Amino acid sequence: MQVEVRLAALDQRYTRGRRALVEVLGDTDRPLTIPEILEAANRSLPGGHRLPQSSAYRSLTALAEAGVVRRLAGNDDLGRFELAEDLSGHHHHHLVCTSCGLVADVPASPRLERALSEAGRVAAEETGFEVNDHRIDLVGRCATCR
Amino acid sequence: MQVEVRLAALDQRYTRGRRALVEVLGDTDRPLTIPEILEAANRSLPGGHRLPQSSAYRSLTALAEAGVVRRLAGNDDLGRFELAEDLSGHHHHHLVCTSCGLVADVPASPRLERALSEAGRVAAEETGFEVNDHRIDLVGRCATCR
DNA sequence: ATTTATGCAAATCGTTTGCAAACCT
DNA sequence: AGGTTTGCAAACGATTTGCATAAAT
Repeated sequence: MQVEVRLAALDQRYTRGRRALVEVLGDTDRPLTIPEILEAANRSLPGGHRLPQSSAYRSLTALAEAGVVRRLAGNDDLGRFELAEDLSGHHHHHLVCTSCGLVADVPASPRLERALSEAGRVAAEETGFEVNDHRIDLVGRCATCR
Repeated sequence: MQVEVRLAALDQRYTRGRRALVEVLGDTDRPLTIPEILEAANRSLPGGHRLPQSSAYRSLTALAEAGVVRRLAGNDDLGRFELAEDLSGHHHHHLVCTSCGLVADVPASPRLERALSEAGRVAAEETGFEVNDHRIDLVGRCATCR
């Protein structure tokens, strides 16, 4: 719905492959790597239809430009993607495991958000930056790796 | 000093090339990309001696393992490095310009740090993660790009 | 003397791209 | 039909690695 509109604004179509990608990202609670996305998409795709990597990359780039998905700053060497927050409805940050590379979502706390927006204001004042987004990673070891 | 000790702990030597790298990173107030590091190192290196990329990568990897430098999560496609915070003495976060890719340091505010450590505690409790570091990027447009 | 680091060139690996065929409206 | 997306294979570019030589202890 929203997705189709956003793509249309850039003369882009909402095709079967792209639907599969958006569904996969909509069904998870953490950012996925390309291999993970491909595996999940191929599992949910009809018949023997396999989505090639190149198409996934291209489609995800298109979806990112349309503001449907977001490409994360690489914590390891694999790119990760998640649904845009205004579509998933959850403002969140990430827990990053230094041992296995896992990235998990963690809900943002109001207190943290307040402190953050103040920090943004201060930074803007002192440096001339115009801050309009932020990114927080809590880094450590996941339950499995501890 | 500290640097030599940390390297020695891993049976690593503090050579001229590595000194040049550490000096370069010690002389700047923002994380540098490999090309930037090479340019600066070569400027400060004696005679016609040029530091090859591969050596820079290898040495920076060694320095990172020794906890002397830190490799940043790639905001764009270039890796960035900075001196470890316990050597530079400044706990800071980053301003990232989405337009030109600039990454600038910004001092951490006590309020933000407090909110952050609370968030870490909550996350630990709810997910079993052991949080021992964090990473904050304020994303926007720098003064030049606005 | 030994062990570790360096230079160079070649290899890797994630990601991007050219082009012709398939798809959507 | 007319423009867009897909698949495949080839191209890219940042980072890594093998190996012989130089440097450090």
